[in-house]
Parts: sequence; structure tokens; C-alpha cells
Amino acid sequence: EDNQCRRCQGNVSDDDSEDGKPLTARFSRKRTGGCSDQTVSALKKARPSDASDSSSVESEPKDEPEHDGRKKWSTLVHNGVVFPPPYKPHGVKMLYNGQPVDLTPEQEEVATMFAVMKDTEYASKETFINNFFTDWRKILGKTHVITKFELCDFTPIYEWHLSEKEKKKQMTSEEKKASREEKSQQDEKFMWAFVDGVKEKVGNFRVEPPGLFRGRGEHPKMGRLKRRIRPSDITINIGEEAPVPVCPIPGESWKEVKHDNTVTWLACWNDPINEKDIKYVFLAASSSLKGQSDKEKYEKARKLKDYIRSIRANYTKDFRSKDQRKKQIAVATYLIDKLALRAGDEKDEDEADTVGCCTLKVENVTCLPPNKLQFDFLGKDSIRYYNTVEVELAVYEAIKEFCAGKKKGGHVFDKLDTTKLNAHLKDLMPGLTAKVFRTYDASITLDTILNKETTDGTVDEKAKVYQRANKEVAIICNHQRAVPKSHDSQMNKLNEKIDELTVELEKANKLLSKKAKKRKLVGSDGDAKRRRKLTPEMLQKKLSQVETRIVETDNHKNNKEDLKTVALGTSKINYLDPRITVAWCKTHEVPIDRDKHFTVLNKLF
DNA sequence: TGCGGAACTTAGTAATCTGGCA
DNA sequence: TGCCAGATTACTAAGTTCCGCA
Repeated sequence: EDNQCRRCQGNVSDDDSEDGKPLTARFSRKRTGGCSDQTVSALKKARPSDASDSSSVESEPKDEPEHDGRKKWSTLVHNGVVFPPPYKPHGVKMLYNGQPVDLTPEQEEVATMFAVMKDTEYASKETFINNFFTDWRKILGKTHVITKFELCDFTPIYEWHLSEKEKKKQMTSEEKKASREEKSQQDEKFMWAFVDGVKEKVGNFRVEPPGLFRGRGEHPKMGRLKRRIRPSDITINIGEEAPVPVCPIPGESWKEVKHDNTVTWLACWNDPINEKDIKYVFLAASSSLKGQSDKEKYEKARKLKDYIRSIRANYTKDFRSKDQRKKQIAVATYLIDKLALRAGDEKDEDEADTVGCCTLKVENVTCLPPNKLQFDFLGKDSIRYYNTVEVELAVYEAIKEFCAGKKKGGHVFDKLDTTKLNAHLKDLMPGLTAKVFRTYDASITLDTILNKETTDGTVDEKAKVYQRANKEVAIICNHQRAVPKSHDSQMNKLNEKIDELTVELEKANKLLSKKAKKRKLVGSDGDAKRRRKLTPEMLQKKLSQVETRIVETDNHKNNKEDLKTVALGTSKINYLDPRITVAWCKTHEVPIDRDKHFTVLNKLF
């Protein structure tokens, strides 16, 4: 139960099909009935540009000075943030013990927040309900008639919410367009900032509205009331010469106005759920500031290619070090390099219990003789990482030694944390941190698959190769998603389509063989007349068309099934180096703006 | 050296848009 | 023309890393 992925409760089984080559092997794992039945691989084979490949050309590591980067802008002008509209009471009464109850607008607002979540998993989670009810009762007051959650019936409010949704859906396209235009007119002013005189898009200029906290996994604070943010919570960061945005709520004012040009944020406030956490308003991903830092990220990953051989030699040497700290750093670096694991910082008690490499606990790793390790833990966003891999014998022995004598909950790497690990990595390559390995792995994989698998086919076929590379990167990074709600019905439709086409194929086949026997068919009904007109050549053509459609539909179906739990978007946005994509597009004559596969390039070009 | 705050990137999901097909 | 599937965008939670201070 502890290691249950938040997406599914399915069984997971391993299909030990590794080919026995630790560093270059394709590590595979299969799920049966679990939320990821795709082959999840670290895809370590065939990395032509990887330094482990003796044929690769290795350039001398060059120590480039980190550019100082303290000053991010000289002038910054913007219009502040947009606040959500004040709550509009609907007056629909919920039931308590079967009776309608009166609620003040403030009480009704929180009740509505809960009611509209009826069809989500949160609504049935004990922690969520308890946290919501505790916070709601503070607003209801000690003397309120509502004292027990079990007697609350939010259905009338939920039904009101459904009817509002339906009304919105029923709006004519003109009405929808008008409301869209009105909104974008209101937003226009806040949507842009001027950075050093250049107009740039602002990312999240809307202040987060009040709601119930939707923490992921088994988050102890889920359901807590996230209160409304007021201007007095907000710090504005703006150029000294720029006019300070007018506070949009009459009678209120900003918490503070700063002119800090060493940071890129335009506004910030403390998160009401975790007061020590800060929420920021940044520029959009398409802005030059974000684009620049993205470019630096990919450049760093590219630089790692020049250092990777010496880094691997370094950690391999330390697998047998007598210095336990050195040994742990070596093994942890090996795992991060080979499996693209995250660093894994310590977590507070009031967060979901997830781990990364440095925080792996003894129960997260099982040693399977002679030299396999089985990882089973909840990572970022409480997404399960389950993988069985063959490792170097020295790594296997070291992990066994690190775990020996430790109780459940004990850290595998007890002499290590992310600061120590990153400090060591920086000694090996300037600017190197644990997360660079993920970007590096993604780049190598994308480049390898694109170069290896692209043939002289159609643009569509080439785009499929790109999608496959995207998928492999997503699998390496363990980017998973919940099975789409409509998945089953879509699969049924595709099955029905295949059945229909198969019947059509059989009919055409029969007709063709009849024609072959007898050139003329005699019949009285319209269908027979129509069939009479078909020549064997026409039938043959139709036959091959239907066959092609069956194959295409079947491929489409298999692809959909294959990708049902793979989230492609994250790797597309954060891991696929656009320069690799552009180079491939140019080499293989794929128009860059051909379709949306490549809209991510807007970030850099 | 360790800690914690600050700043930023990475992440999955829901809402929305869009283009192709019946 | 309306529907549907697939893709994008918006939202915000959850990570990583940096940096200053004791």
C-alpha cells in the first residue's frame, strides 16, 4: 500500500528480459494491470554520440566561466496582476440531516468548493474530507447547526453546478466568442510586460483563486482551504522608473513594491497553504529571459557529453572506495546517470512522502541475485517508479552493503544529500548538477532515435519517428499520466471499425471470387445492380484500400493503447532540445511549422 | 557546514482550441 | 455543421538549485 502509485492500484510484474549488458543494455519492465503497461526502459543501448561508445569523438573539456548573470534587466514595466472576481452567492441550499440550511455567502463559497469536487477522487479521501471540514467549521462558527460531515448533503449545490456548466455549454458560438473577446480585452493590459523596452508575454498574471488544496498523492494538507489572496499579500517587482501598477481593489494596497533587477519575477505572494512557500508571477516561456535560460540548460547538457567518460571512470573507480561517503556518491551518481533519477531532496513532515535518488529508503530497493536491483518508490507528484535493472556487480554489492542492518525507513545513502552530491558533481564539471543528467539522457535518446530511424519516407512517416523518440524520452523520465477517461470507449470504437472493415473485406473477397467464376451476376435488388457494375479491377482496388485501412486502424489502436499512460507533453516542453529537432527537420526536409509537433520551438525561435 | 529562504524549473490535470470527418 | 479526437494552453503543485547567514 505504501508504494501504491496514485494513479492505479494495479499489480506490477517484472519481465526480466534484460540482455545482460549492464551499461548498454535495454532495461525493460512490464506492468500487468498496473497503470503503465508500456515497456519502461532506461534505453541505454546504442548511444552513438555517447562517450561510452569508443567511436565517439571526445573533445577536451573546456572550462568556460559561468556568466555572472546577476542583473537580469535594466528596465521593467508591467501592469501588475489580475484578481479573481469576488464570490457571487447562488443561494442554493445544501441539506443537513435532510433539511435545507442557511449559509452566509462566505460559508456557501467553501461548501460550493467542496460540492463541485463530487466526481473527483478527492471527495472520497478521508484526509481531504477531514481537512476541508475542519477549515469549513472555522468559518461556520462554533454555534452553527452543522457539526457532523456525515449529515451533510451537498447534492443540491452539485446539481446547480452541473446546470451552470450545461448552460455554458449551450451558449451559441456567437455568445461564446463575445465572452471570449470581452475576457481577452480585460486581460490585454496585464498580458504584456516591457523588459528593457521589449514587449514580452507575461505567464501567469492571474492571482490564484481561493479553493480547496489539491495536493497530490497522500498529501497531509489536501482539502485545506486556500484562502483568497488580497493586494496586501502581494509584492510587486518593477523597474524604478516605471509607474507602480494601480491596486485594482479600492481601499486596499500592495504589501510592498520592490525594484530588484537580479530576479525575473514581476509579483509574488506567500502560499496560504505553506506560508513559507512563495508563489511567483513570471514571464511566459516564449519570453527571451526564459528562452535564454532554456538555452543554457540544453548547452550544459551538451557540455556533459565532453565530460561523461571521465565522470564514469571517476565513479567506477570509487565503487570500491573504503571511504563510505565517496562510495555512496559514486553509486548514487551511477544510478542518476544510468536511470535518469531525480536528485531527491529531503521532504518535510507536512508534504507527501516521496523520494528521489539521495532519499531512497531501504524498502525502495530490492537486491535480486546475482546483480539486479528492483526499484519501487513514489517519485515527484507521487508517480510510481518501478524498474528492475541489471547493474555492475560492484554497484549491486555496494547497495547490499548500504542497506545491511538498516531498518525500514532507513536511508540507503545515509552519508549523502543533494548538496554534497551536487558539490561533488561541480568538481567534475563546472555547473554540473544531478538534473543535467536527465536533460543529457533525453538529448542523447532523441538524437539517436531520430538519426537511426528516419528513412526516406513521407513527412507523416518522419513525424511518427519524432513521436516515437518523444515517447522514449518520456519513458526514460518516467512521465506518466492517468488513463484518459474516454480511453475505453475510443478503443471500443476502433475495434468496431476494424470489425466493420473486416466484414467489408470478406464481402469484397467473396464477390471477387464469384466474378472470377462468372463474369455476370444476375440479381433484382439495387445492391446487386450496383455490384454488377463493379469490374474485377475495381474490386481488387477496393480490396487493397480496405486492407490498408484495417492496418492503419489497427496501428492507430495499438499506438493509443501503448501511449495511454505515457505523458508526452512534459518531455516535449522541458527535455527535447529544439536544436536537435531543427537540425533533424533540416536534414530530412521536414517543414518546421508543419504541425503542432514542433510548436515548442516557439520558445527558442 | 548546515539550514532555510528564495528563485526558478519541472510536472500532471483540466479547460480550451482546432482541424478533420461523417 | 456539428462532433470528436488530439493538441495546446492554463493552472498550480512539486520538485531542484542557489545563496546568504549563523
